[in-house]
Amino acid sequence: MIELRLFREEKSRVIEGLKKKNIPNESLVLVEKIVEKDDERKKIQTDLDGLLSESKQISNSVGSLLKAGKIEEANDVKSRIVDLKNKISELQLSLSSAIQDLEDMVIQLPNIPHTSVPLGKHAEDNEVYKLSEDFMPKFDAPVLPHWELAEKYDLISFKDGVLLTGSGFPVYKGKGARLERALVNFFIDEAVNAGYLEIQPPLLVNAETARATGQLPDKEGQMYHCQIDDFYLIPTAEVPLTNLYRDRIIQAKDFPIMLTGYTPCFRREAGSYGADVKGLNRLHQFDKIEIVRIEHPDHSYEALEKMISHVESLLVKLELPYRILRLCGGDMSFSSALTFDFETYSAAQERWLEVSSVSNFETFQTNRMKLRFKDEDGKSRLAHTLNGSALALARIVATLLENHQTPEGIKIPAALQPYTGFTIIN
RNA sequence: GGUGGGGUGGGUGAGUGGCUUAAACCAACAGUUUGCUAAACUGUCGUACUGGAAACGGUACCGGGGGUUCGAAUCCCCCCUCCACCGCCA
Repeated sequence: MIELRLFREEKSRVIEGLKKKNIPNESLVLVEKIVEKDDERKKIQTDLDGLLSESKQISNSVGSLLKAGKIEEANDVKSRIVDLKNKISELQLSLSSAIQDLEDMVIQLPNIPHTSVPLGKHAEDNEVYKLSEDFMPKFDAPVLPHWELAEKYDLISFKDGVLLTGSGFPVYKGKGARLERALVNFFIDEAVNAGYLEIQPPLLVNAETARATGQLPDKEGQMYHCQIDDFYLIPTAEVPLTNLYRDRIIQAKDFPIMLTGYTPCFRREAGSYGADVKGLNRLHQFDKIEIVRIEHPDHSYEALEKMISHVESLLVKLELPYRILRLCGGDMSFSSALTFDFETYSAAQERWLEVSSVSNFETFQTNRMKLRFKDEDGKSRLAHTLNGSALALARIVATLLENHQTPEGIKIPAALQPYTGFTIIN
């Protein structure tokens, strides 16, 4: 949620930012409405506090009267207080409805993009921030897509997944399973070596947790829901990791907070179809190593740079071609202020696949989850949150198989060999 | 799942309807004293909303949510959670 104070203090920046995110014009009028509603809320609050103060005093006087034995006077006062009580409960109702109205409006607005975010509406408008073709493969013979390689070497069975659950739930077998496990361990080790604290969180979270990081209410339909217990399967480790600090006030010296976690991620992906969901391209369950940082507002963009270098180093060690995109206003997620997407080139599919997304949310998440810190003056301020995938497994497996295929088999990059225990899949 | 006992500012912990404006102690911070450390003394010491230029005020919050009452940390109901025992179990 955008901080309420920004609607007053930096209204033009808010409006410009929202325009950059291409929100519909009818939503822009919300900015004015929010300020008006907030004025209304303040007025009610003040009036209510006055009445409460009055009623408190009167109640205390009843106590004194009774003590003094003046029963009739006490009863008299009691009867006079009824009117006041009615007014109070009336105001309490309008206060809570004003607060609700206000939140309903603010929650509809996306985060304000960083000044460096390019204008644009679609994926085509994203800026190519960096292109690395050092490991772009050259093939003489025709190349196989990963789903055919997976079958050829008996690494992954999509059919068995359908048998057990349904489409989008692949079964990894033999060296395929080992490769998956090797990548998980490799990515965790790399993150831990970079200073991140390894966390193993629950895979099911309650509704409050899902709300704090913004999955609810916007993405309700994208999560699997266990209705009996009202738990949600996590769509990313970001949800439990960031929520570890929900509703906390930390000390400035505790920055930076750096967390990493490996979890399976569960996504319903309602509405996806075609080439997008072929093979490992888009799954209902996939493994991902997430990195999360909680930062001082003055240093969050430096932190973003560090996260980008970290993800980049992983792709280099895996000897994959990649590019980094700076997402345009229209393609960014709802809650992000600045996002860089990482894509690796799929040699057989001849297209780029997104394998990581690194974002700074500034105070958008911390405002909702009340994650604050004490600044130098002892005041509490909202911290900044950032997160990124480092990395998402399934598509990495897809491009590893495709890009490193040779007539002899699939070569394992040197950095990964200590983890797989083999150097080639044949 | 069953029964019983708990949940109070950073920590310990008092508080069974109105001298509570949540005591006291510890920790922390600032100052005084001091060659340094320590000690002693003094002060500060929660969060949020809100009035005010400021000084300084008001309100809410004792696990969460409802209720009773003029008045609730305190009484009643529901839920969460921790502990102990029982049952079940990798």
